[in-house]
Amino acid sequence: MTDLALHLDRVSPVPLYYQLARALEGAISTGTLPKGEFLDNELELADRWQVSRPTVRRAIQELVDAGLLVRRRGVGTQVVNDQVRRPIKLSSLFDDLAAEGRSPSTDVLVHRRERASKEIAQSLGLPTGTEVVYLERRRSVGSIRLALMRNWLIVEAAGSLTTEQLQTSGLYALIRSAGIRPHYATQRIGATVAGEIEAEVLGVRVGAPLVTMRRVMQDLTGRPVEIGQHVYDAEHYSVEMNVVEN
Amino acid sequence: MTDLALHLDRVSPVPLYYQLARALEGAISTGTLPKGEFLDNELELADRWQVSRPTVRRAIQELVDAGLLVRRRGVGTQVVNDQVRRPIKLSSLFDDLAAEGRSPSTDVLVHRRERASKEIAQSLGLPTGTEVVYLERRRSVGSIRLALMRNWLIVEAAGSLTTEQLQTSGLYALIRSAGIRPHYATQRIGATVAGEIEAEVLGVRVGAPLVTMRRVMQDLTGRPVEIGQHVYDAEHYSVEMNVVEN
DNA sequence: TAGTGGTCTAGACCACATT
DNA sequence: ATGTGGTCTAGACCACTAC
Repeated sequence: MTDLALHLDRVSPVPLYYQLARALEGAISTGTLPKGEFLDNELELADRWQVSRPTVRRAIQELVDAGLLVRRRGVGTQVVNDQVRRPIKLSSLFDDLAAEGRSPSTDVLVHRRERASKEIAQSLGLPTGTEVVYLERRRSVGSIRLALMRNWLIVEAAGSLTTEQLQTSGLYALIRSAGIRPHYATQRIGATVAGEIEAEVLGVRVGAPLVTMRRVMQDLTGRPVEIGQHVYDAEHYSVEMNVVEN
Repeated sequence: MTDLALHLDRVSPVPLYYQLARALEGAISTGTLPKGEFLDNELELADRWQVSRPTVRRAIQELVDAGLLVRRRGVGTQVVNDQVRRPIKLSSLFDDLAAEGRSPSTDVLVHRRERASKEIAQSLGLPTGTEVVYLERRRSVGSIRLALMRNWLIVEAAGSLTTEQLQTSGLYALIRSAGIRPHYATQRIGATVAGEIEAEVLGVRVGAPLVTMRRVMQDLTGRPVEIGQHVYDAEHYSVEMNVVEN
C-alpha cells in the first residue's frame, strides 16, 4: 500500500477520523489507492498515522458505509471496484439542481394561508381546520418546466415567508432559517399521467407520464412540519438512489 | 427514566451493543420509553448497565441512525416523537411482498442465454457479445398483475438457475445461494406509460401509468452482477423510502 | 499457526447548551 | 458553573480466514 500523503491537523476542530476519511476518499477517487487494492491492517495504519486504532476504524467505517471500502474479518480491507455515486440525502430538487450547476427558477403560483382539510391535518398531526400555509410552485430549469409542487406547512415553519423569498431560495433552506431543523422524511414515489391542469402548467400533453412524490417531513422532535405532493415531468426527471448492504 | 428490564447475556456471541440497541428499540416501541422522553446521560447508563461508555454510545448511535433517537450535545438524548418505518434496504419486490404476508407468484416468460448488447455489456463491465442470462418475468399478487421484470445477469450468478427455481424464489435469494453476496445497488426510478406489450402482460390499458425502475447491482468486490429494468403498474405499486438527516 | 477485523474496557479532555 | 454528548487514547481478548 502506498504511503498516502497525510497531513493531519491535530489543532483543527475538524475531527481526526473525519480528516482521515476525507484523505482516504481522496486517495481512492484519484487512484492513489487503486480499485481492488488492500489497505494495510488497522494496527499498522494506526501506527503509521500516529492515531489510535478506534480512530482509524471510525474513518474506515465511514467509507464502508458509503460503499467505497469492504471489510472482511480475517481477510482485510479492500477498495471496492467501482466508483460510488452520492448517497441519498434529505435535500430538495432545488438543491440538487443548484449542485449540478444548472440554474433553476421558481414560479410561485399560489401562496396563501388556508384551513387544513381532514387529510392534511391528520398528516401534520393538527386538528382539522387549523391554519396552515399552502404553496403551489412550478420549478423550471432554463426553458424546461420540470415540476409542479404542492406543499402544506405548519405556520411556525412558513408563516413569515414572503413570495419573493420562495422565488429565490429552496423551501428547506427557508425552513431552516425559520429555526426548524428537518430531520426525518418519509416519501413515496409513484407514477401517474398528466391531467389538464398538470399538462397546462408543465407544458406537456394530456396523458404524458409524470413521476409523483408524496412526502411528510418531520423535525428533530418528530413533529410533522411539511407535506409535499409533487409531480415531475418524467421526460426530464427521475430519482436515483444508492443502497448499501453490509 | 424508567429502569428498563435489561438482561444482558455476556456469554452470548451477540454483541453487547446489539443487545442494548434491541432492548432500547423494544422499550421505545412498547412505550416503556415514551416519545419525547430523555434518556439518562451516557455515563449513568454505562454505570447502570455495567458496560463501558463506548458500548452505550454504539447502541444509541444505531437508533439515532434509524431515526428513533435524537442526540444534542449539551442537552441529551431524546426519543423522537414518531414511529419510524422500515429503512430502505437492498431487497426485492418478492421479499417485500412475502414480508407483508401476501403471496406473490412469478411467471417466467423468457429464460435464456444470449449475447450482451453494447449497453448491457457496458453496464456489466463485460466485453460486448459476452454470454449473459436474460430473464423476463411477471410478478403477480393474487389476481393482480404487478410487474414486468427484465433482468440480465452474469453467467456466474445465474448460469445454473432453473426456470422452476425462478418461479418459487426471489432472484436475490437465488443469487446468494450461488455464492454471490449482493452489496451495492444504484437504482433510478421514473415513470412511463404502458405500450402494447406492457398493457398485454400487465392487463392494463395502453397509456396507463407505470413506475419504471432501472438497477445495477454489484457484489462485495464491486463487480456488476445484475441489471434490472422493471415496470410496475402504478395503480398497485409505489416506492417508499425514509431519509434521516443527522 | 499467523494475521485480520470485531468487540470491549476505563479512562481522558474538549465543545457546546443550559442555568 | 454545570452537565451533556463528541472525540480520542492505549490497551485487551476474541472470532474468523487463510495457509
